[in-house]
Amino acid sequence: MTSPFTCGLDAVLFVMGGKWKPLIVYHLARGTLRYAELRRTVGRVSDKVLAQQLKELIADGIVARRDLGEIPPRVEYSLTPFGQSLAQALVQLCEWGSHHADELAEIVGQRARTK
Amino acid sequence: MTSPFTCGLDAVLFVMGGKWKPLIVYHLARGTLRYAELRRTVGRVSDKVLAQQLKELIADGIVARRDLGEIPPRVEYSLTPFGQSLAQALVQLCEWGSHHADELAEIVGQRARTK
DNA sequence: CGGCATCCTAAAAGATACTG
DNA sequence: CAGTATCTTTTAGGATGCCG
Repeated sequence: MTSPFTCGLDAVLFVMGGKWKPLIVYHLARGTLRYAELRRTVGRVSDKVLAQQLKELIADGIVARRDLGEIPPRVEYSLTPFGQSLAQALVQLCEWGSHHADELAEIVGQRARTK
Repeated sequence: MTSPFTCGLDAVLFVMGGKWKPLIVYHLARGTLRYAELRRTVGRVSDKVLAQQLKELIADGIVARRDLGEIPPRVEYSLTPFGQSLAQALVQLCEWGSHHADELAEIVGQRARTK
């Protein structure tokens, strides 16, 4: 099968497509988190969306799900080695974002105004 | 003003949100392109979407538009220095995507099947 | 606690046709 | 050639409620 991607970039986009996925990976890169912790850490995300995006990340081999099988339920999420390598690649982009946070915040403001 | 971003990552996502934007930046990183060239290079993108995303990238200071003011029209697009720095940050991610293209292609196939 | 099912809305993307 | 205008479709995301 020939590659379905025109460049490495849309390959990445394919697995990172989804509003919260980069954030999920970002936070999991810092350590294992339980479901509720993740939801709190990530921000204002609904259960449906979080659970769904986690599923996809798991199916994509990026996130590992570990069900402790207890009552009350306890499920831990972490990055697979594959996910960790992705997180590595994300670092530079993340730094760019932090470094230019001011310009970007400006842009946010401008868009809000002209909307 | 406090940053509207939880981390550098959603800052990036804010300007790169949009199906074709990463691709546009990616291709422009290789040199100036005319409108029609861009459309051909990027892939199956409609005029509406391409023009709209270009507009946003311009408003965000990432892409520069140069109208040669001729008949027939001739408009060239290129990256601003800001855009070039972004493209730099994208390189690592792009390489990750290329490096794992096989796994990722697998994933695409699996998703298509379970759909 | 950690989800899934249902319903709903808004936004993004696409097709098509047309214009300076 | 380089777009714009208009319409339709698709899809992502969110709210709410229920269940093991």
